[in-house]
Amino acid sequence: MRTVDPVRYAARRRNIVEAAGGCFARKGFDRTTTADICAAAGISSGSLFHYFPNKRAVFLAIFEQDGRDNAEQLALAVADADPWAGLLGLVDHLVRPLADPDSAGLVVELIAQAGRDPELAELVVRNDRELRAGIAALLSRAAEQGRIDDQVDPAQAAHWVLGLTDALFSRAGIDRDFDPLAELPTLRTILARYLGAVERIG
Amino acid sequence: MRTVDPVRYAARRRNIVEAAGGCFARKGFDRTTTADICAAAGISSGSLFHYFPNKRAVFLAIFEQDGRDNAEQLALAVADADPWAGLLGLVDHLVRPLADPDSAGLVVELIAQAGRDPELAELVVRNDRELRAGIAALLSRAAEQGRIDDQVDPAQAAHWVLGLTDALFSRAGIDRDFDPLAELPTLRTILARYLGAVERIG
DNA sequence: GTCTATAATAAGATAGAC
DNA sequence: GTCTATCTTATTATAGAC
Repeated sequence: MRTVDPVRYAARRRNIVEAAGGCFARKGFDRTTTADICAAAGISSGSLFHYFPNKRAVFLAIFEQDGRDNAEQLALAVADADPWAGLLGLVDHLVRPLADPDSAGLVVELIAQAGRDPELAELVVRNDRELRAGIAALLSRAAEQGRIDDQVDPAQAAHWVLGLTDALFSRAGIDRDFDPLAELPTLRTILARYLGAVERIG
Repeated sequence: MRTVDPVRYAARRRNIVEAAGGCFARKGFDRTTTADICAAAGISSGSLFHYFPNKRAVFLAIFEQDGRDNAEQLALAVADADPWAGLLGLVDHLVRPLADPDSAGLVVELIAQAGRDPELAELVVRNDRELRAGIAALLSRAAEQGRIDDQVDPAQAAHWVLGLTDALFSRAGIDRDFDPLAELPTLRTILARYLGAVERIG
């Protein structure tokens, strides 16, 4: 007779992951103690280590969920009949976390940690590579349809599409007066002018 | 009779700061131990704390030097008779650290730490604000001379000039196969197209 | 001014009761 | 499955000899 309710188990886990996300965003991975996470999640140390083998696993769990979300949104964008609309929709999705003021800090922390943790780096690079492949495919289709300048290399431009979204996270992380979502129209303008998107010209 | 040679003292300090920079870039601030710094600089714990009051002061010292370099290069750029050339020269200077593979990691670490350390944040924000003010002035002059689109808001565009350089650091931090300096010409192209720089059109 | 030795503290993870 | 209590280890910073 099993007493484990998998739904309850998953909910408890998610609760821990969310509480930990806030801690990591505010204090960083290394300065967040397991005691901080326990306090935020309203559980004891013993319980935390019942759900996760160590602190790092809690951090990883945040971005595993994120990777699944991204893959889903990427598939939607690539399936869009209009590749340019698909691209803009994807960009919107990628910058959405910026609505939460903690998120810029969490992304900066992710990149910082990924620089020293090969497993985390693998997670980040895989996600990045998938996004770039999808974006490059969208750009190729847009070029075929004459919607953007066909002189632009899709693979290289995909780097810059993500680079521009990175810039929003970075600027938001540096300057608390910078409103990243208010800059989204400008991001679209830069993208359109860089890629020679047809909307601008005619 | 003073036995302290200020030149020797400054050299020893700089040696520690440089050794520490490498450690911080590779392991991050929190995972770098004072013992790591001592080993890298070839000194003992007692000596380290003779030159710096604590670990954080070593980290700060790196970026104080950096801030002075930036201010100097900014003055040069603003003094340039050709504002567009001044801007491009400044951008070149800002991305120069990317020639050293450690530097992307160090910048990411700086931004991550600045999110939790008000004094460090103040240093970063002040430097950022000065750069943006200088860049906005260059853009205004370029617009007056008809070198760029005068519909672009200089203060806002200054954010994006720095955002594009941020993007190079961020991409280099995420993907070790990404060669940031090879992307510098593309950065200039994006900038020129975004700002409607005249070179492109005629 | 540089060293060795160590004090003081904090943190991750575990044991074992309930 | 959750808790309290605690073990173990690591780290910053200082004391004091040379």
